[in-house]
Parts: sequence; structure tokens; C-alpha cells
Amino acid sequence: MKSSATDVAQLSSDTCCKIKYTNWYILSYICVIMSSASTKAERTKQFIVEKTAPVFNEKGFAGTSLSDLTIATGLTKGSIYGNFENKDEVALAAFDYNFARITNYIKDRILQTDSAIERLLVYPEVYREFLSIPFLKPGCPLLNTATEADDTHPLLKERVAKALAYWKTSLENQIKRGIQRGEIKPDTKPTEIAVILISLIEGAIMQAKVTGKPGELRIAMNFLTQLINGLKV
Amino acid sequence: MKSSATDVAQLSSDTCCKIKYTNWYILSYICVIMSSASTKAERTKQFIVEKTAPVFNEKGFAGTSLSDLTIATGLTKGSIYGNFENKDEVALAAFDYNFARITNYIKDRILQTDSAIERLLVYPEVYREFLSIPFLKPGCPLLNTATEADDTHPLLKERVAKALAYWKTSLENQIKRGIQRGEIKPDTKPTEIAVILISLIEGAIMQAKVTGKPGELRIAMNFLTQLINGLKV
DNA sequence: ATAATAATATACCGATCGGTATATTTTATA
DNA sequence: TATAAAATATACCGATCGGTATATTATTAT
Repeated sequence: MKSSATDVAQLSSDTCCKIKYTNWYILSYICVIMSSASTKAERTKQFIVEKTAPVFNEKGFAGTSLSDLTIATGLTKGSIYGNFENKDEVALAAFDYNFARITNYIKDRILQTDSAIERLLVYPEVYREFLSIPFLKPGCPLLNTATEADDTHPLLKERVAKALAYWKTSLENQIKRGIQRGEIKPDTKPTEIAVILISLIEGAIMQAKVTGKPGELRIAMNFLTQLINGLKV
Repeated sequence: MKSSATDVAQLSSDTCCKIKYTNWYILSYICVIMSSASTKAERTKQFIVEKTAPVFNEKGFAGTSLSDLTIATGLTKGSIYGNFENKDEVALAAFDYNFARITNYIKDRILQTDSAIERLLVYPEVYREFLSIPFLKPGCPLLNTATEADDTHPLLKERVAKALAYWKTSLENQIKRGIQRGEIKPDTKPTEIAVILISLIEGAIMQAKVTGKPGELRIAMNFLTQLINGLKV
């Protein structure tokens, strides 16, 4: 017996007043503040995304069935298909949600810093303990989705590509601003640092997930920290 | 209409006189030279592994169906299940094969070097062009399998863990020998270099697969090359 | 309160999933 | 070459897959 879904939208309270993630990073990364979803359907849609996003991140697209989605949401297939065209649409929205979540998490911590070096150091600080950050337990959604989708799911691959490009651009801009402000050595190559930072983080996460131990992650993040500190003027 | 499988074992010629990969890295990494498979079943088993390994690497475990396996091999389900207990067993053998293949590829190139630094440089040299190495097109089997299996397939995860440990140990030993021979700075930390090398490679591969361009890979491998050269006495 | 409408649940579809019992074919032995 | 044994193919299983038509329920507007 499924629980009624009529009041399910209200449970999705923690996001109703948030930034509409899909817009700011897909539509030229413009940050659009949206009021809480107006129609019931929109709120249920959001509810489905929130509940299924962790499942997709853990099991992958092929490994997640529609019955997984009904279990995660407590809704029926009919309801899910009333809000999404197909499984792909749910997966795409779920990826956007997962990526926005980690992005917002990083952004919140970056807001508490007051130098370019400190801002860059947020990344190794956060990912150093990603094994103990609940919603990152199943790993980085970028890495998980990328490795599955690159050869099997063009639409999902495209989303990952955009997310990755956004991350890279953000890092580059942070470094450029740091150079302008005289906080980072002027001969620093923004793109190179961005790529190396991403590589170290994602590669270390893979190892951490497989070994289940923090050793590799600690080593890689220590190295990254030193690298970033070495950029200081 | 399936083509007969009776003569299929003979086609598996290129591996019949090779090192038996499953043994040397699972059984305490002891290198056991095996003569060509004796029974027909063993050769067919090998044939199935060779033909399905690329499919598993590209589509993943959940994304690969038994019909994919029959198509890849030209055999029937009955034949496959006559040689393997279930889909898991095929996937495990396929992963071993994929990992052994890249390992042997690296090993061959390492044999052509004559210094510890050169040996380490083989890794960025090989992975720099992995997009153009045919059997690596679908990506690194370690990365692909790790990200899918870590939360969904304990047996496969265990194999990946062992493969990763083997790679790491190999790197550490190469560095230690380099230090002993006076080719690498004595204050070099073998484990740290190994972890950083693996992180940079796997993280860069992920980016390369998603963007489809060689830029990120080139940057990461250039950096890794510099890092290794910096270890020279 | 009632009617129109929007949203969700139910029941079902054909296809494919992983897996297997058994018949047929091929191989090895004599 | 006949025969036993091994290996492969055929035909089928129940379960689940993604998806949908339709009935039911809840919401909204009057």
C-alpha cells in the first residue's frame, strides 16, 4: 500500500526557497532566485528529485530501476510518469540536484573566507573529509556519472560535461581574481591549477571509495594543500 | 543463427602462451607461467573473457546484459553458462583480463627503460595518449569498475581494491629501488608519490572522457612528468 | 457545495532480464 | 569407426524491466 502523495509536496520544505539550480548553471550560469514552486506538480517534481538523487548517485543510471524510484519516493510509477517524461528525465534532474548540492556546500564555505588562497584551500578541506559528509558517501556525482555515462548515455554525459566546465571555470576565475588582487603569484596558470586540482580530488576519491580508508585521500589533499599554498605571493 | 562455437577456442590464439593473469595478482602476485590452456572448455572460457571484457568496460556490470555477451561472443547463453556459473563470474574474469592487459602494456614499456625515473615516466607517457590506445578507449577499467562497484557489487569492488593495491605497491617498489640505486632523491616518500600519480592519472582520464578533448589530460600529464623529473637526484 | 481540472493510483502491456533443464552436437577415447 | 563424455544450442522459466491507458482521488475555481 502506497502512502498518499497528495501531501508529499509539503515535505519538500528545505528547498522551496532555494536557488533554482538548473537555471544558474545551465542557462549561462545566471543565478536566478526563484520563489517557492507554485503548482503542486512542481513541488512533487522537486520532491521526487530530492528523494531519487541519492539513489541514482549510488546505483547509477542503469543500476537504478523504476521500482527503486517508487521505493525511494513512496509514490507510484503513475505519479512519477505524471511529473517526468521518462526515467532519463528523472536522472538528468537528479544529477543537476546532486551537483548543485555539492556546489552550494562549497560555495557556503567559500563565502566564509577572505583571500584567494583560502578560497582554493576550501576544496582540499572539504574533500579531505568527504567520506564523513553524509550526502557524499556514495561518492562524487561528477565522477560517478561521468564514468558511467561517457560511453552509454549522451544526454547525461552532456550534463556532466557542462558541470565539469562550470567547476573548471569557477576555479580559473578564482585564481585570476587572486592574481589581480596580488594574492596569487602572477605567473600562475589558472587552467593548469584548475585541472590539477580536479584531477587530484577525483582520482583520490576513487581510491578512497575503493579502499574504504582515508589514507590516500589524506595524502592527495595534503599535496594539494601544499600546492595551493605554494601559489601565495 | 549462431555460428558454431566448436572451433571458437582456436581463435583465442594471442593469449594462449601468456602469463596467467588471475594467478599472479590474486595469489600473492606470484607470476606463474602457464602453458596454453589444455581443455577446450578452458580455451572457450578464455575466448568468452576476451570478447566480453571490452563490453563490460564500456557498459559496466549493470549495463551489460547476457544478450550483450551472446552478441559479443557469438555464443549462446547455454554455452556461456556452461563455462561460467553466472554473470558475476564473467564480469570478475573480464575485469581481471582488462586490468592485466593495461598492466602488461605498461610492463612492456618499462622493460625498455634503464633508470627509475624513466620507469616512472612511462605512466604519464602512456596515459597521455590513452584516448588513441584502442583497448583503452572506453576508459581505465580500474576507474570504470571502481565507481560502479563500490556501492553495488562487493565482489567486483574487492577485485578493484586488489588491483589498485597491486598498482600502488608496484609504484612504491619502483621508487624504493630508485632510491637504493641513487637515482631518486632519498627523502622521496614512495607512498605519497604513488597516490599522487594514481590520482592525477585517474582524475585526468575522467575529465578527458567527458570533454572528449586531450587538453586536460595533457596538462595533468605534463605536471606529473615535471613532478617525476623533480625526484631525480 | 459543486463542477471542472489537475494529479495520483491501479492494472496492465510487451520486452527483456538472469538463469536453467534438456536435447543436440562435438570432442576425446578406445 | 563406434562410443562415452564433454561442450554447446534450444527452448523455456518466473521475475522484472521501462512505460502507459485508464480509473480514482485530490485540488481549485465558481
